[in-house]
Formats: sequence, C-alpha cells, structure tokens
Amino acid sequence: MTSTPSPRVTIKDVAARAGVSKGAVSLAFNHKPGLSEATRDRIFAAARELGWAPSLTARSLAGARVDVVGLAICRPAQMLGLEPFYMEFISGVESVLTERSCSLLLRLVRSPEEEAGLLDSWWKGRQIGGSILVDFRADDPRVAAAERLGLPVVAVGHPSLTGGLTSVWTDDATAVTEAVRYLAALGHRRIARVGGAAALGHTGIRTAAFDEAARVLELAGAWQVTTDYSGEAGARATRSLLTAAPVDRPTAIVYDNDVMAVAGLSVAAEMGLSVPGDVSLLAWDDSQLCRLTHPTLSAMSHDVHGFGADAARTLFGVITGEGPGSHPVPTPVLTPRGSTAPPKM
Amino acid sequence: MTSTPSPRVTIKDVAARAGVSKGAVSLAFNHKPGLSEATRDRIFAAARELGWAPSLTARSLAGARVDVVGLAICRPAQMLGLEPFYMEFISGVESVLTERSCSLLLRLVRSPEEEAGLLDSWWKGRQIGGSILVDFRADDPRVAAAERLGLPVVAVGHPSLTGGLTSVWTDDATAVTEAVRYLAALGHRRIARVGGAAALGHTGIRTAAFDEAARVLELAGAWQVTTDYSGEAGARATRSLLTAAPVDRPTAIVYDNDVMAVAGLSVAAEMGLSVPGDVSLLAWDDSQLCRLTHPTLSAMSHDVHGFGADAARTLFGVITGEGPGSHPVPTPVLTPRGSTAPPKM
DNA sequence: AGCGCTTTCTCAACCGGTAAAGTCCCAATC
DNA sequence: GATTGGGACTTTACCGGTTGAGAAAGCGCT
Repeated sequence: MTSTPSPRVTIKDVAARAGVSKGAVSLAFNHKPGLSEATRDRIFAAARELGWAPSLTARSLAGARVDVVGLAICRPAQMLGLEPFYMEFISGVESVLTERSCSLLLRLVRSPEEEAGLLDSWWKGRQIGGSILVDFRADDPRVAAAERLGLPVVAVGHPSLTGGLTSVWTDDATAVTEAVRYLAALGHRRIARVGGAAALGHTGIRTAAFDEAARVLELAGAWQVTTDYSGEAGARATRSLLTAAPVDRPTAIVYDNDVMAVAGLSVAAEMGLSVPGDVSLLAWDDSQLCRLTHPTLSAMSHDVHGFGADAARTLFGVITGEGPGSHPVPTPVLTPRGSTAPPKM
Repeated sequence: MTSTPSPRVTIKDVAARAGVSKGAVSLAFNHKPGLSEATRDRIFAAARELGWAPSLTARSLAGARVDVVGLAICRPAQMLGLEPFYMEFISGVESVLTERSCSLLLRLVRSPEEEAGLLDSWWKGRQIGGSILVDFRADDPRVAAAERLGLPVVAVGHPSLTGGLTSVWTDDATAVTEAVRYLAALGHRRIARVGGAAALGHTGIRTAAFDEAARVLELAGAWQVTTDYSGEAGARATRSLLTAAPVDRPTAIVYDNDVMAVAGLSVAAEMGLSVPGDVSLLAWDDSQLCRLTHPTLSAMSHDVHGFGADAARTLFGVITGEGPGSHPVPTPVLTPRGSTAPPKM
C-alpha cells in the first residue's frame, strides 16, 4: 500500500542528471538567454525524466513573482451556495488564471477588517502575488490596507468606493435607470425594488439611481427595501409589497439578483397573482436560473463569467505594470422574457 | 498616493528588536519549549510592534507543514455557477480551514488527468499540504497519482471508486432506494430518474440502485436518463419524459440535483401539468432553491455544508496521522414538501 | 571548588530556488 | 600578438524561515 515515500526531486538532481549547474537549470526553466539549444534540451529532458517541476514555494521565496492570486469573499456561508454570481465570477477568474498557470487562493471572511488582515498576512507571507477585492463598502478598510502594503490588487467596484485602487466595475446607476425606464415605458407607475445588502456600496449606488429615476419619471409609487440577498428575504419582501390593496401595490418589482426574483415569482404564484398579468418581475444578474422558471424571468443580464475574466486580466495588468487600468465593464442589458408586460390597467 | 514601498519586515528585524536570535523568534512563534516567559513576551511584543507575521512560504520551504489545502473541480465552468452544491461544499470546507488558519487553493480543471498533473505540481512545489478530491469516476487516475506522490488526500466518493484513499461519502444507493420506495408508497408505479453526468462514479451507483429498487418493487415503468446536471438538460429530459401519452408517462420523477428539478417544475407548468397532481417531482441536494419554488420541492436533503466540513476535518486527520479515517456521512433524508403526492389514479 | 544537569539561547547549516557577479574559451579586431 | 567582446556556464550570495548541535549560565550536590 505505502509506496515509496516520494524522494523529492529538486533542481539539484536535475542539474546533476543534465551535467550542469543549478543555475543553468534555472535559466532554462525561466526561458532566459545564455544557454545553448543543446544544453537547454538536455536540461528539459532530464527534468522530464525525473518528473521535476520547479517548486513555486522556493521560487517565490527567492524573490520571483508569486503565481497565486487571492480572493476573499465576505458573505454569510449559507448565502454563497445559492448565489450563482460568485461561482460564475470565480470560473471567469479561473479561466484567465489557468492560461497563466496561476492558482486562486480562496478564503471566506466575516468582515472587511478581517479581510484586510488576511491580505496583510498573505502578502507579507508571500503567499499571493496580488488579489481581487470584491463587495466594497463605504470607507472600506481594504483600500488603505492595499495601498499601505503596496499589494497589487484589482478592486471590483465603482471608483467612488475603491479609492485610488485600479478598479473594474459595472455601471449600476445606468443599469438601474434603464430597468426603471423600461418598466415605466411599459406603463408601470408603481414600481418597487428589492435591493441587496444595505452595507454594500453598489447597493447604495443602485438605491440612489432608483430614487433619481423615480423622481425624473414622476412615478406614482416607488418602494425600495434592502435584504440580505437570500431567497427567503426576497420572498418576505415580495410578500409584504404585494399584500397592499391592488390600487396601492406595485405593478412591477425589480430584484437585485435572480434568486430573489425566483422567490418573488413563487410568492406571486402562492398569492394567486399572475406574472406578468398582475405584477411584472425583473431579475438581476441573469444566471441560467432565469430561464428555468415559468414564466421565464426578464432580467438585467450581465456576463458575470466575462466580468471575472476581466478582473483577473486587469489584475495581471497591475502586477506587470502595464495593461488596461481602471475601466467599466459592459453595462448589464435588459433581456425581456416572460415576466414583464404592461400592467393590466 | 504611493506610500512607503513597504519595507518587508522579516524574522531578523523582529529578532533584532527583541534582542534575540532568529532561532529564538522561531521557537516562540511555533510554541516550542526552550524559552523563558519573559523572552517569549518580548518577542511577541516586538513582532506586534513591527507588524510581523512569519512567511508561510519560507516556513514551508524549510520543511514545516504547508497551511494550504488544494481543491480542484472538474466541471464545465458554466454549470458551476448554477450548481449550489459546490459553493456550499466549499463554504463547509472553509469553515474548518479558517479555524486552523488555512487557506484553500482552488482550481477548475477539465479532466481528472489534468487534475492529477496539477496535484503533482502542487505537491512537489510544496504549494499544498493536502488536497480534497471530488467527483470520482471509474478508474480515476487521481487515486494512483495521490498514492504515488504520498500526497495526503481525502477522497469524496464511495470507497468502490476511491481505491485505498481515505474517503468520505454519502450512501447514494440507500438514498436512491429510499426515494423510490417513498414514491412507490405514495402509489406511483411509473417512476423516472433524471440523473447526473454518466461519467461520474456516483451517478453509476445511483443508476444501479434505481434499477434494483425498480426491480424489487416491481414497478410498471422505470426510466433513467443521464444529463450534464444543467437546468437546460433537466428541462429537456423532463419534456421528453412527459410528452408520452398520459397512461404511459411517468407519474413521478426523481432528479439528481435541485436545479434540474426546478427546471422540471417549470416544464410541467409550461405543459399545463399540475405538480403534484399530474406528476410528482423529487429533487436532490436540497439547497434553498427547493423552498423558493411554487409548489415547494420535496427533496432528498443533505447537509452539504456539513459534508464539506467533514471532508476538511478528515483531511486534517490524514495529514496529522490521527483522526477518523474513511467513513460515510449521514445519508440524505427525504424531506417531503409540496411537489410530491399520490398519483391521480 | 568541582562536577553534572537543566534551562535558555545562539550558531550555522539547510530548504529549493533566483540572480548578480565571475570564469573560461574562442573568434574578431587593432 | 595582445586586447576586446561575447556566449555559455558556474559560483556564490541571498530569500526568510526551521532545526539540531552546541555554548553559557545558574543551581544543587558532594
């Protein structure tokens, strides 16, 4: 059962086998000039025969770059499972990391403060070469932490939240405005929004944009509530919005993610209201979920995978000192499906 | 803007500040005997003042254990976003890792072969101290790879799939049997199962168990199809099952995850069939999603978070050489909700 | 006082790489 | 023929810790 205890093969073994010095092996494996083709081949052959790959640990200790990118997520564990957003975002990040043989160091944290501390130890411990920061709040401690450390990061969030950090973000204000305009154009005058976590910066941006859009369009009714993004909370919020008398209740509801919209749909069904007959629902983030319900959910859709990939690419830009710098990603676009229609009267 | 470029503080600085040698600092930080209380305090004080934390990179190079656990996931990126399973599993893993100040190294791969190679380089590169292996297939190359490397791993999968590796698993056969028995007890005689990816080992186990249960219970009709776990595939499968003439089609369908069950629910609605009146649906994995639909979905429910935590704890057991060893986790239990009932006639 | 024993620390040799400086050899130039 | 200039490697000094082999100091005991 217990096979040979794996005698670790090191650069020295490879050097010996190829009949060269450690330095030569290092040069070969980093594709640096100063070696003849013949030697290079001999070294690679020796490495292949021995099944050797350079130890990233040692490499990073010796001052070279670190091939690991950090990502800390600060949300209650339970919610993470359901939110398709993160996994999709992560898979986008991964798609870029994989191209460059990098790995992702993931950690769930409970607060931005804890995350700031984590970044500190990750960076000082040379565990990561850079980090992706998500879910910004007002006065986020991570901005100062990253700057103080000189840690290369890309901040996923609007520049108004991310201080001077290189950022990628979605234009939430425009998207919210478009969502409200669309519903208003259908004829809705009483519109509600079931928002995400109040503490999150982009929730604030969306809330302000919704207010502004409601003012400009002179809506007869505009409600906003914040939740914790969970389906349960979305259901609760929907229930409370729809229990008002028909003339007072919203005829359209915008949700800040798709899980809450799905929950809202089922609440409408449970209350005997038809969608989109009695109430229109508009989701956000548009994962596959929106196409699996009946009726299908209209959504502000959004290439989350691409968003993650973009964030990762931008981070590499920061690390190498070139590349794009801060920029917005494409604004979510309205994808009408079966859950939105003009109000009945 | 550019603050001080963060002059890295090392063990030497701490040693100097505390007036001791590097070795002493090392002893203190590893809680090893041989230092007086006074010196110990002095060292910790110095470290605190300097904001120093030991470099895990250097530490692991020097032969100490590595505080990182690997996890590679081999599924198409797109599906990952929607499958609540993984994020919930990961959050369970994290909950245990966090207690021990460990991090998770995550990577999405395209094949078990690629994963085997990744484990090789992670381990040889001393990037991980152990790994969690999921989604076993028949003759999985990772079994041999882990054994050859002497890499501490915990395999998430039935022992029949994981070779001699320390494993944790759910008893899928029993769970499937229970699901079928339950539906049969309600009076269903024509039952279908929409399974997951055929290549996956546990899909095979469930398929065999379903066949066996159908045989034992002498069901009049038993269908099984395999899918890729996506909602789309679940919808397609459901559609094709339900288009048969009423007397020939299944009156109950079991799904291998909850996303496909949600999709199935919407297909039934779209076809004008009532759930559970015309057809009963039973989901698997029971994320929050099952409680957000209308009707709510009955499910074989399953503490996925706890499963992840258990896997992580077992891995630590393997690493330290003590702990539980291979064991099953609690079998999923049937949670009846609104989507299952006796068949109409 | 001399001897052995601890306890408390220091020293120096690694761990497995990287990178700057140094060595050698040979062709080209003055 | 001596000098210069590279190309092709090797040497050596780290990177930031750990670790085992001492060394110095304090203490009890004969």
